[in-house]
Amino acid sequence: MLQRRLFTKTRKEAPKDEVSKNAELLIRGGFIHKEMAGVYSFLPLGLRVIKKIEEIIREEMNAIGGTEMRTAVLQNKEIWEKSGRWDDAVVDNWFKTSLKNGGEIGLSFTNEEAYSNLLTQYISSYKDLPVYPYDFKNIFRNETRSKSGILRGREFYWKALYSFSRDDAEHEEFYEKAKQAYKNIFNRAGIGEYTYLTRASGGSFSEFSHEFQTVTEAGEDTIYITDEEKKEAINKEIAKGNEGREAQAIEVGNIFSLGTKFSEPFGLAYNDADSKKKLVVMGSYGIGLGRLMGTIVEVLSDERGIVWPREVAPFRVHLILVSEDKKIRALADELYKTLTSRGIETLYDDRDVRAGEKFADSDLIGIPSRIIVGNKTIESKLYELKDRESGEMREVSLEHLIEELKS
RNA sequence: CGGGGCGUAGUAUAGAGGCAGUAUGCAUGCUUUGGGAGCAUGAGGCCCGAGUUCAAUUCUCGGCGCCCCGACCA
Repeated sequence: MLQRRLFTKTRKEAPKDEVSKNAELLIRGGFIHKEMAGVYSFLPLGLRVIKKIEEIIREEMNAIGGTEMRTAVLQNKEIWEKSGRWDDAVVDNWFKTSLKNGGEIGLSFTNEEAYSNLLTQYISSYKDLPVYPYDFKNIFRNETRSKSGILRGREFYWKALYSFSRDDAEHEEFYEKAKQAYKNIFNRAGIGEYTYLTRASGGSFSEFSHEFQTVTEAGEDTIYITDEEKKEAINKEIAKGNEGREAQAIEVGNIFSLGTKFSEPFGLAYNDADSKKKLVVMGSYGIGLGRLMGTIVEVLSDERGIVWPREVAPFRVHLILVSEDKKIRALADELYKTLTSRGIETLYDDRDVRAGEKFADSDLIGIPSRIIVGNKTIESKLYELKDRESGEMREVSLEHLIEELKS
């Protein structure tokens, strides 16, 4: 993509109303735009990152049997009354509104009710189970205090998967698979080494749950790391002895066993092989994509800007032209065509601005690799390839360049 | 929801009861061109309402908005 097609611009100054590193860098780099407290729009660069994250999650969910669909955002209050979660005294962060011709509706803040209700139409036999539907969608929570940039918003994009199993044993088996899938996701997103499987409270759902906590000073939660090797921890809220290293962390994902808490009120049951009626055993598995994106920025950026891991970077390579010479521009244009035709996602900075500005912008935006085409390129016939993370610079031939960027 | 802070140009900031300044960004011209260049010219601004006052962007009150700490976080 040509850089000017992005239409966004980088900024030197941090916005005054953002203190968190994630929002500061993402706004300066042109990834997000703040609409109001806790609500952000995703600009072309930011949306590309979200889509990369989404694709990683989709692949991992499909790998464990997940089936993607999408539940509605506007929710009928009747189904929430069934589970007892419509009342403001029970859930205080609902966004509710009313229909023109009467009747209240709510904006979805989670999906348990929607899925439990919907599946009563399709689940009737043990042969119909287990199933693992999931969706990506925007969720609304009327937070009394949104904070920390995109880490805790009022509107956010998330993935929620629900498991519907025949019994506890079948549920446990899937639960373990989901744990591993989550580990894969955070590894691929580049924050695996900082992310701990953390035992936590189950809230109103169950006694315990598991959170995936990424260690960073920006974290809201306090955890005790109980096993550095296995990447395990316990949340302070349920810790008793307080053994282990204390750390601040961001909850990037969580998984819950729900038991029959929802299948019971919705009558989500099936006829087993013995012709007896049994309740479906459920689990829920969530990840906030914006929060994950913000966490990556918090953990991996440096003093010059963002450092995106390859799998979530908006582009694979940033091609930078640093000459006004027509021959050199033609060379860069040609290289851009070659790269894109080989399927290498390239952001091409052909703007008529000085080299220093392009380099600074490139550091801020944080694309993993950079190719610089200038006078030296014509002389040496080699392309300068620079790694954003290490700063290492090498001169390589066209074949090596493509080979490397393909990997 | 309790406490604290803050609203001045696209962005970041200074300022005073009486012509609102600087930087950056933007436009134009010239000079520059491998790490956010230089000079010149130009466009662009005091959150909203009420009160006090001859005069309010400035003081007072109310509203709205934003940030931080805490509470909450299915």
